Amino acid sequence: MKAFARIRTPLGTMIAIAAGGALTGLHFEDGRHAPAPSPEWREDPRHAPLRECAEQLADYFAGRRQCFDLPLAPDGTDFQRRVWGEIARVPFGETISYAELAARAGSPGSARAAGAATGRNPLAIVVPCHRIVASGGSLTGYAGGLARKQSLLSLEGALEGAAA
Amino acid sequence: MKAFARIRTPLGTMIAIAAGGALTGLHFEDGRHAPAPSPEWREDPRHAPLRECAEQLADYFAGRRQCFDLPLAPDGTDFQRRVWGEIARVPFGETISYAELAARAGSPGSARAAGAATGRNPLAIVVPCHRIVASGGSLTGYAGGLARKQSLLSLEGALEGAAA
DNA sequence: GATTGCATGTCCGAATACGGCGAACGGGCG
DNA sequence: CGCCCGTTCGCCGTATTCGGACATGCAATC
Repeated sequence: MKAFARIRTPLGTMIAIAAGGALTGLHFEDGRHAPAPSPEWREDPRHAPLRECAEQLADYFAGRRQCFDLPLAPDGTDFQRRVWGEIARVPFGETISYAELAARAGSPGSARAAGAATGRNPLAIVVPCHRIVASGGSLTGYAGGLARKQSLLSLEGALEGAAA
Repeated sequence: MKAFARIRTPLGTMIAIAAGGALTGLHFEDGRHAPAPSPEWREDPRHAPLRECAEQLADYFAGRRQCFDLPLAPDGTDFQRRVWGEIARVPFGETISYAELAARAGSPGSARAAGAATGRNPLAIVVPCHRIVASGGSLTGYAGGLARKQSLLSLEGALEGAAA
């Protein structure tokens, strides 16, 4: 049984999903791979992980928080979990390339695959996939739209010389 | 979590599988689509549905029982469930053709598909797929082998003029 | 420099193969 | 003629396979 909640942010409404006491999804409502709300889910903004998530998101957008502390349980293949795990270790305000990401995940040369995995990240913002950029520095793509990626990086002060 | 049990019958050993208080599988050990026993299953002959199943099977083979009364929970597509549901309504000692079966399941003309679905019946004997025969009366096929199909029909006295 | 080709993991749609069928044909055979 | 049988062909849901397309980047060509 899953619980979900709508969370309003300066970049638009997000859908947070939880199961078994942990966060399993966080998507922009109009995002690329956002799952269609299932009738089997119950909306419950008071559910612990969902409430926590909303609070920390608010702090993040207000500039009061640079990393998240939540029970997470994303669902994916081995490769995907390795990639997402590495994304989570990229600090606030920094960026790395898809190639570097692939290498850190133990699959050097699989830059493209790492890109695909990044695109499937089910935990937007919390797992900061917006900190992954092309080798040249361009932003390339984002499930929630490039504009949001740029906004997030701007908020983190990570847009020094790079441009879209 | 699933439980299973080995059940000895006059036609060979069968594997019964239960989950959530209902029977989900009953296969001849050496049958066509018999699932390989998983290490995640626990063997427990005393599990209620499994014990019930064993008892009723014994009665059936002893000629003391003509229909089964068990909680069932087979897993399949819509079409398959419709087909299996209709098979279950064919009385002891009677037979129908695959074409007739398809018609009863609401898909006249889908005889062949009905045959395929019949072959996937996960609940041998309890869902009496052995009572389905070719239009001409020949036995055609059986996941547990034609010999067993013939034995079962013979036990039920359903082999009047028909031969293999 | 601009272009092309390749490596890489996963998902998704389309195409294909495969059954526990059945009816229509076409030959053999009495 | 009829009957029986093997062959062929259409039927229909599933399982499996296959081919692209992706949130890339490096090397080898022109």
